[in-house]
Amino acid sequence: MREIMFENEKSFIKTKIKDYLETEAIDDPAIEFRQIPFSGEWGLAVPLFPVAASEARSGKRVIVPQRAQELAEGIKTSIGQAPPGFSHLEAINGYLNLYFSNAAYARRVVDTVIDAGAGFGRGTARHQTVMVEYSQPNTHKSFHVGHLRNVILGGAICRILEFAGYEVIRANYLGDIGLHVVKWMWNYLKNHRGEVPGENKTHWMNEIYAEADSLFQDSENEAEVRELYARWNARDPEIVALWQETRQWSLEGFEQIYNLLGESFDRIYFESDVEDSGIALVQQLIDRGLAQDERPDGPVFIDLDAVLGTKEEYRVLVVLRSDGSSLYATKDLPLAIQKFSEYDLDKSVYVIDVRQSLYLKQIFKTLEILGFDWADKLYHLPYELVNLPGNVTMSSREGTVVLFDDLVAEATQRAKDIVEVKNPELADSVKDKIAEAVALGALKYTMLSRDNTKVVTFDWDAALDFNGQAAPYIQYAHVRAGSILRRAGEALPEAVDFPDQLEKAEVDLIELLTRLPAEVQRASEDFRPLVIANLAFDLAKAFNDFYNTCHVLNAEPTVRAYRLRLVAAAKQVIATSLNLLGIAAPSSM
RNA sequence: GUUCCCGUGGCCUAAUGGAUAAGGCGGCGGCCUCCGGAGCCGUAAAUGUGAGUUCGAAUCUCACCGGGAACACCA
Repeated sequence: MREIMFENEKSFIKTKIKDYLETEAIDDPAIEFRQIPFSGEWGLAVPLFPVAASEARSGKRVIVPQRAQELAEGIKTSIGQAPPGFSHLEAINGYLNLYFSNAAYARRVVDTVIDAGAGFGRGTARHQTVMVEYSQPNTHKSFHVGHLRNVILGGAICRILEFAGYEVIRANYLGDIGLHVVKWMWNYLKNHRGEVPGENKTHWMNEIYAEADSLFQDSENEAEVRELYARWNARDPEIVALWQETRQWSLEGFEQIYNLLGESFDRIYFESDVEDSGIALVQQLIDRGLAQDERPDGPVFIDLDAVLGTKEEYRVLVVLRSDGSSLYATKDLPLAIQKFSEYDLDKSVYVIDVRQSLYLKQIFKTLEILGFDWADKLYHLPYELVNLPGNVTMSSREGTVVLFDDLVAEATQRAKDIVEVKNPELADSVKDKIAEAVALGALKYTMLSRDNTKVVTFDWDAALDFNGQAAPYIQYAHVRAGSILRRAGEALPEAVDFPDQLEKAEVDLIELLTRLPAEVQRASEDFRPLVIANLAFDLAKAFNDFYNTCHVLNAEPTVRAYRLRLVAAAKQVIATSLNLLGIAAPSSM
């Protein structure tokens, strides 16, 4: 917003600075605007270090920091009186600081936010389409905390991209075929025939899978599973029908989870849909001499390093097993092609954990070699794993996974207990809704408030801690703001002037409101929801500070009026930033 | 062996190459005649090591140390 709102002032200042520097025989100086770090007043900072440094480089004997300060002072003197819209100037530490007139700035910010409402911070339409593929669960299996990071990250990325001005297509790619599915069906036929899932479908599906997995250790059982696999491969109608029915249960289970998380998809792809086209594509690769076929003694593979003349960089990509059955690579190649044939994409993002970086690099490179001109639009967004304390990887085989529904149930129960204490008079259904908003918000914030490249160590206590830098803290600030507005018992006052003398807490809060538009852009460019997570917390903290030091309802009428507007603006920006993270902003809790 | 990621107070996490490295948790000490205490205030405590680039480095480069990951038929 600062960029949008102060272009005139900036260009005016720039001209003034250039005029002065010309008298110092400096042409075409590098002038940039930064933020003034110390809170209390708003303004623009112009560092003179780059100018002084370029003088030094051109041979002039100057000590850069001293010279920067000298230039800052010189400019200050030459400008003289503060230009319109500014209150005063300052030359310090090699910076020229230009402070805005507080009253005008504050009013401009608050009015802008209130007028724009939920649209405040939205970027202008870019007319570019981005597909984001995320979640990618396997049917017939569990949904655990590791999957959760992917969904939450992918969902937040989509919201941020949309808000930043992109057209977003949410894609999901489900692993609905393979050994794990056959194992599941084998166990079902042998030990659970006729059973149907209960309330929690994913949980039930996983129980049968986990049992199958442990029974599979027995070689006799393994032989039976292989036998069933053969029937599947021969498309035995009975098995195909069972597959369709049981897959549907999984899909319904995932739908339950996505509904709870507030996620939905525009396009769902299945592995089973791209397997045949993938095998056909492999044949083309062989025919073109790109892939080497060693069947039946070896697999079909592409020696990328040999093709590209690189060394130990792209390695070897196996595209078909020696028995002719498909692999991930068999299917990811046609899937990418299908995506671009269905949509006119400017970018295709894969939200997949960091361990698959080389694999995706190989896939993207292979598509480039095949001559698809959109290959440079493929982008892998890697994220680190969720581990258990002691850097233990979650493994369903070793029973160390934290299941999604167990986690949500525990978090919701704890939130409910607190609501019971805080708001015993609320209706039970309302309490449940609040508990869910708080619990899911806390889990989401934990995942989003660290960089994608950092390992998350899952710890029950930390995940369920509702204090400190966590979603409930932010939601609470939102509740407090809403509470003030509600108790004001009147419509929000029309735009009013702000005083020149503002409390520090007011200044800091207003300052943070202005950051949303730029932070949305930064978060979208870098695919980093963390930026928004931090802003949301900073806003909540600033609001709480304001709340404690500046009374609204019992202030004198003119103060009350502008503060009510400030509260409304703050509430709006907090809600928007929470929404971008997929976190609910309740009105009471 | 090749490549990638991560090393910031006791623990967790921030910081477009810019001013005094910012928060949270946990310690310790305070705050409910006042808009909701899931809150607020105070307090001690940190950039793995060594070079380099730069006016300026937590940030960029290189080496080393420590942790994690990937590297032909798992997904």
